[in-house]
Amino acid sequence: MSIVQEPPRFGLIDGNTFYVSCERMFDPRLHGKPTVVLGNGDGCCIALSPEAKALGLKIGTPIFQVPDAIRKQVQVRSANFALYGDLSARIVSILRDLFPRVEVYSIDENFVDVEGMKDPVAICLEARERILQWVGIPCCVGLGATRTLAKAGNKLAKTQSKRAAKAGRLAVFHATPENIHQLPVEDVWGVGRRYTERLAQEGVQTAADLASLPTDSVRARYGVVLARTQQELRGIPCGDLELEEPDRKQIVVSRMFGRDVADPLDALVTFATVACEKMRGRDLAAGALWVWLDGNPHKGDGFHVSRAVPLPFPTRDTGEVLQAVRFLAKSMMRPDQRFKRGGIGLTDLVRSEQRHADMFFAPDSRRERGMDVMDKINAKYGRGTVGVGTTGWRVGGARPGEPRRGGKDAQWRPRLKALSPAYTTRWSELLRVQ
DNA sequence: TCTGGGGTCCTAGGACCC
DNA sequence: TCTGGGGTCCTAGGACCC
Repeated sequence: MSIVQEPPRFGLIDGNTFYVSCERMFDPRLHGKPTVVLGNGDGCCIALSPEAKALGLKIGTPIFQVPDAIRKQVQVRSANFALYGDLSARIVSILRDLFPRVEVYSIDENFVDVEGMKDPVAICLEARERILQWVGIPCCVGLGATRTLAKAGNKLAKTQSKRAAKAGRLAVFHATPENIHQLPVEDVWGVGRRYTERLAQEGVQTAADLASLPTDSVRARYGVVLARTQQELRGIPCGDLELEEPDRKQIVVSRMFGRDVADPLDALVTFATVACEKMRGRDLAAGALWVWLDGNPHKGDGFHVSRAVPLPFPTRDTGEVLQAVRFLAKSMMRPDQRFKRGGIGLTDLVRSEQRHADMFFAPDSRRERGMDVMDKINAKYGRGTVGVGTTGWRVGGARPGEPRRGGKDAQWRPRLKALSPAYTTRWSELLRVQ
């Protein structure tokens, strides 16, 4: 086995239980208390504080399945992605000041370039300190010669930081091919539940076990993706930082409905409107779209229907998309059926300016300018201020005290009972200091 | 009562062409 | 009549990520 020993080239800095930390940032009463953030419609737990984990709660558990005795001990919040996204952007700007290159990997994780730095650990600790002081989010740092090792280091920093906090040590870990025997293989980036099961049958338990398998057999049995992961565990880089976010290939908006509905048209139209806004925000146009609807498997009705349609010319016009969505949805609905979930996808996305008009098809420039005006108004006064002949708007559901627009057609809307205010993104909800 | 949402990449197999 | 290799494109399904 070839092992390459290198100084760290990459760092991975991520926020500890990020959504919970964001909620705590604005509501210090939550500190030290078991805290849970719930996903859409207050359904499943999507983030847990360590205290909540200690009570036995798991990511993905529906909150209603949690026994009352435990639920009473837990502070519950509805996910507030506007708030989390805003704090995330502040963290990124701190990192850009300290590192020559930053890859925004997810809302709570950033890779940084530490190649050639004299003391990468010190710089990473400085970053951690600034983020804690200026944004209020605690972070852990992993270092490694490859991105996979940096991820591994981050995991190990997390598991060690509990003990380290007591011992006064700090939440940084430099992972090398020699010290990753401490990391269970399921915690390796790129190894999910399926691979973990199959690897266990081969006696592979740790990251080091995976690294020591013959590469050819990993390649043959698991494919190129895991073979690359294995190379990276040995310190051989298979990828660099991605500094530019690549253009999306598709944009999907889907939701579980608040209850089973017979007529999901209003929901699908709303999803499509949101998808179009997102698409225009990225200067893209859709060459095709699809729509799907699911029954309720928990009621023994687990069907799935979907239909797709290409568009004659890539469009960024909400009206045109809605027309297609209505047509497809109506062709899929049956009088006796109830739907639990639905979604729409805009696909075959191209950059708006790369569309080429031909003799028969060209964008309607007047309508397209109208779309841009609409987006500007909605950005300024809130989503749904103006729209293309539809009803209710906030996809996540009404905030407490806010009227539920859309009337009886809006039964699909999930309710949010415990949404924290949009402290940083709405003037009316700014935190007040007495 | 109530069960997350949004992405990417790879592979295998079928259809089709030369 | 019988039988070929190689290329492309598309789709569905499987695996992963946060």
